[in-house]
Amino acid sequence: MHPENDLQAFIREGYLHFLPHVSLDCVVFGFHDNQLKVLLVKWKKLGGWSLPGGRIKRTEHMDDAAQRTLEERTGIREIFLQQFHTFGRTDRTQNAPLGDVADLFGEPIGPDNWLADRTVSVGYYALVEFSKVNPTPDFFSEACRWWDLHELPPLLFDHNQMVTQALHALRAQLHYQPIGYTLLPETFTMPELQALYETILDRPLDRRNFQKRMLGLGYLQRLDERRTIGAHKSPYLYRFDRFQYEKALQEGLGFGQYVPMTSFAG
Amino acid sequence: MHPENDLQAFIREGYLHFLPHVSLDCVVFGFHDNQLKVLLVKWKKLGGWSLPGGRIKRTEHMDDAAQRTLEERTGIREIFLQQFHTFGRTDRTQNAPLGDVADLFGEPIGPDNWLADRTVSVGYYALVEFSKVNPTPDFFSEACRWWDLHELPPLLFDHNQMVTQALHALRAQLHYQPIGYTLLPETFTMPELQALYETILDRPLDRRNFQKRMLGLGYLQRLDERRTIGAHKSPYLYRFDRFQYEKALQEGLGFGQYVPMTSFAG
DNA sequence: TCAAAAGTGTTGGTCCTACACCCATGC
DNA sequence: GCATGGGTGTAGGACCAACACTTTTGA
Repeated sequence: MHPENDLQAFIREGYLHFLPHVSLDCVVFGFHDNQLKVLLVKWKKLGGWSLPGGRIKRTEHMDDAAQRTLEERTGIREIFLQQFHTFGRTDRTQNAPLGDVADLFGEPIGPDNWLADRTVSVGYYALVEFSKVNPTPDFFSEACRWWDLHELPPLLFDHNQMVTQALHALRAQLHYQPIGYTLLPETFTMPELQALYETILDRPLDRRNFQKRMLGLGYLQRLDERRTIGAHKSPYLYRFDRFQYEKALQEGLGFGQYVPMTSFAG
Repeated sequence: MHPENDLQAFIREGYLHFLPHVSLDCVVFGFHDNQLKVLLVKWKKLGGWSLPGGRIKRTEHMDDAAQRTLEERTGIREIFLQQFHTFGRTDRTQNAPLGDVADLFGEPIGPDNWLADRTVSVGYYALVEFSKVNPTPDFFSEACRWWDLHELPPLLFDHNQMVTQALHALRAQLHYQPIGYTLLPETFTMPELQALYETILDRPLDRRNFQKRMLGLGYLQRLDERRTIGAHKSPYLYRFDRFQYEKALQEGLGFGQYVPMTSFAG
């Protein structure tokens, strides 16, 4: 995005090409080892972790800026992205006084630098297939990696709050949209899908009710294969059937209208 | 907010006190004559109607800016406000080329003016009691008045889309929160409440099921009075019981968890 | 006395919840 | 063969949807 020689220009006069006072931050969810993961970056100078974020080019749609940012951090295109809240408190960055950093990447920066100025940030959450992600730091960060959702460190800015709200938004959406599939590989077993739901909702679900519900929605396609797992019975593989899903949507069935799906309590 | 002599200063150098590139717009809903109303302002120079909106002071929380803006347009304090979406397309203002207006309020303005610059706008919707509102134009507008939701004119910028999305957000919230009461006077009858729900959801509901549902939630207090209406049986008056509502919330009952309330279809 | 609106209860269907047994597999 | 996990069906309860008659009131 900013080749080395462009970095200092970006810090010094990036506001010519990017909108100042507005940024976006992404809560990227992945699912691995039966845990929800969140992608974080570690800042070079500030030394703390934050969500991957970015700025909006002056000629670029905001949603495209979010896609671009995430493509840079993950290597994935066409990411499932949902805007969930915009954060506009005056004190949201007091956690990490960028303006007090005398020297950012060899470039002097002060409280008057456009990057240190007050910024309203638009929060997106993203659902990605864990194994497809290739975490990549940007110029401001020395590291980029997955963290377990329940073991996040204290984050810079108001990013801990962002994660919390993103999780709430994700849970709410889960009841109305078949978003779980974007977190899984193309084929998956019913127990895997259930584990994902249990992790997101953070409570156990009943196997039988869960399966009835999922199959009842009518757009899970059972394949003829089974997955061989250790010393146990092999579960069937399923695939999300996008065609049947569109069809179900049009018939007003499935999600969209009703479908509370608050509980397959177990 | 901007006394006459301050107006030109605001246009010329308002960016010193307000954040450029960010604005907020409010979809203010009222309920009157069994119709949902939306508050609009008419621009002096552009000549078209838009949502009431505003800018964020550099020292002000964004949510406070929304409250302040609406207080200026309605005279009401402590308005029920919900942020619902942030609009960031590059073409969202091409509808109304502010920068092409050679002269705005006696002050020359060009494409380089901060007000004409690209702006991301945070959308809020507000629910107010119709009769308490005193519509008040600001310096940019020559009129401020209610419009019937179903008879809105083509609006400036992307504001028609904002209204549509606000309405969707309102409908979704209606299923989970007792927001109807903020649109009604303190006391109201069951048929009035039902009319409000029918208007928001845009479909008829069954009286008996509706009443059962509303009373079942447990925080509607029936008063000993009835309202005398024309040549018909007098309906009871009700009041929203905030205390019982809080209690119901804590017990996990009522809204919050389940309560789909998608249909009392009639 | 009539028209228009409000108050009220019951029944059937659907969906959610709870729960138990058999099957497959590798050690 | 046994431990572990996967596959499946049924019965009870809660909630939603459908529906009809009586009461009140002013014209």
